[in-house]
Amino acid sequence: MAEATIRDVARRAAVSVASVSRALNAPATVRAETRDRVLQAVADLHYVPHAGARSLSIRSSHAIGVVLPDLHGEFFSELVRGMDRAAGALGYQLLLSTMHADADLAAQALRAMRGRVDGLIAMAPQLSPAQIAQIIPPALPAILINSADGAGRHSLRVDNRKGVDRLVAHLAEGGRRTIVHIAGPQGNLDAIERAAAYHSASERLLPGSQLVILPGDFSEEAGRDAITRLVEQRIPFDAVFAANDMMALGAMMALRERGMDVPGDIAVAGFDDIPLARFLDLTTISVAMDEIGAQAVTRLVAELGGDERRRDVMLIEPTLVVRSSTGARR
Amino acid sequence: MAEATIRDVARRAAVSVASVSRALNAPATVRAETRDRVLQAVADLHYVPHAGARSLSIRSSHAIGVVLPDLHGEFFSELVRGMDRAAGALGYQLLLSTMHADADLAAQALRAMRGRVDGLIAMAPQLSPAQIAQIIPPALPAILINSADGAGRHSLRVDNRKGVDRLVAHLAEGGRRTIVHIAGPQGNLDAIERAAAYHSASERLLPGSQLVILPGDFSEEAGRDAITRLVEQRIPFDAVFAANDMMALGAMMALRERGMDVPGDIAVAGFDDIPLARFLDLTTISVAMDEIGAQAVTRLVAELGGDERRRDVMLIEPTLVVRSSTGARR
DNA sequence: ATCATTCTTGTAACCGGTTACCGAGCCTCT
DNA sequence: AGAGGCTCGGTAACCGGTTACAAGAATGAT
Repeated sequence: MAEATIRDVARRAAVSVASVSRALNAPATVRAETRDRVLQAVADLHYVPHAGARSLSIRSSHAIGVVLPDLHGEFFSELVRGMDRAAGALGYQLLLSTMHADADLAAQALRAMRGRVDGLIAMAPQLSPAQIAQIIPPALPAILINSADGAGRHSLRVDNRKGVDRLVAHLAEGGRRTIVHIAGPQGNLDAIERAAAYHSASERLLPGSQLVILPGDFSEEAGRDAITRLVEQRIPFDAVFAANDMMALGAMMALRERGMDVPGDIAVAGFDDIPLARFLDLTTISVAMDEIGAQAVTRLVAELGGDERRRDVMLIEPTLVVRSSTGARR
Repeated sequence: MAEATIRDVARRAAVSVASVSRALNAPATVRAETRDRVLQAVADLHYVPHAGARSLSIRSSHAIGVVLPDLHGEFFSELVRGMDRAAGALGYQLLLSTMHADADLAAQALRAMRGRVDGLIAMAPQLSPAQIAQIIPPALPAILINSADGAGRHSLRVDNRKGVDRLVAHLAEGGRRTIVHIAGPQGNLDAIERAAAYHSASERLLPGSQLVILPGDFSEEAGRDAITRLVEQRIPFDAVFAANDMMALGAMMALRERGMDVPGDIAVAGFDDIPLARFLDLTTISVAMDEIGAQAVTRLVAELGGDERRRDVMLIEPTLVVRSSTGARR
């Protein structure tokens, strides 16, 4: 037995399909008695409108495409949770697709969304503005998260600079003089911004101190490697700022394994405030991912609702979370 | 300028819409020259087929609805990652919706999926079989994850019993004699199964030992509270098995704060193997969530593809991960 | 009672695809 | 030359809704 359609309902209620449609979508426009007959038929047949057909007809799906990179744990779930919360409240659905590194596959995933979604939320910290502009259909309303801007799109970004400024200030106040930075993967926008912010904040707040930037890839292993390299090259330092928490934790463990005290000898700080950071007492910069997700949806829906498209970048301020890994030096 | 439709393409290529459709979906059925003309027009107009219209026509959306509870971090993301991987490989899309506790809202979310998805993957450890049967349209192919079975649905479940058996055996081998259990929320299927498995494994492997089950709700706080209660009531024990890792960690910290040594005095173990567990060296039971997600999608697609519906329950075996929190006793 | 106005409803076109069916053109065989 | 078989491509119905338009019914005004 196939699902009931609007025509089945119309037949059973002995009215036209138009009346059924009206009874359901604009109850005020039909006579009470007609409405009741329709609703009764709907109940009898367990009729549920076919969302696909409806959106074809009204040219709007009330769905939002979400394209995310291969994010890790908490990050991903918080972001999606925030989106889901906002989407649910606004009556929108989320069509999710994670974007694999390959730009072709990404384009493919996007094509599959044509005609299914009213707008797009994309996070692509590894794509250039040009690539983004090329992949996202120009006619499709979209909001970018933490992506290179340009592409004339509205976007939401973490204010990396502000976060790093606060962190460096905190380290400097704690008496640290030589902060080394473990960077994130090349080409990653956040990584680039954090490194740049480290650079300028250090110069400003610790004039004359040596700047050291070590390569990394956001993995715990990279954090350990960075420490190995620093020690082998006998580079002096009293603080480590890693571009994300996992590397900071790797660095922290490597330091302790080598007998150095954190924070006694070396202060360590990361970025992201993953749940682990709290447990391992790592000072870090916290970003409310769920807020970002919710904001993205809210803004996109506003844009869909007719708000003329705003092509500005909205910066989300992160907060500094001080824990014992940047405590008193010895 | 609106997006190009198939009729625009047909006009430009000077063929009928039927030929355009054929050229794109069954290239072998049109003459090479026609096909080339069509493809050229497609390229010229940047035509992308309207997925919504297509699925209405072929009565299949190649999309899967995913309904999940408010899961935490790693859990959620791993599950979704696995689904996404499998879905991508099979050419399906995921329509995601998290289900809030309220059953009415859940039903609402499901109605919104009618006509948008070919099948459903639902995880609802807090709903009864009856509720599930009531909410999910009987005609819709569905796979349940960690849900009470019955409802005659195909389902995937973590083999809680096997995991707990292995853990209790490990604790017994380590010389522990009195294991207390901190349970999960009432009504939660996993929590119930784990408690039951704890019960039977303890009786079998540690005959005569006292069984103690403390209430909990999967939160770190609940783990701490349980320890407080045990100490206040002067209940003797030498091992704690919590129904999930967060509670185990809470218990572990509470124990240490009270000056008890883990594992010297008390062994502590959890369930789930969240990333924190590795860092805090917690023995636990690991479940490959991504595998479950991928399996769920794969099976659902098989069912959609005509495999007659199998209404059995597939148990996923978890593995015991031994770390130092259950090391040698003193 | 008549006419204008407002309500209510049905008919049919449309959203953007797919596909059953049919006819035209071409080849081959008798 | 005519019949039969293939291949190719167009026409039009259909998927399940929405809605412009028009017509009929009901209401109010005069």
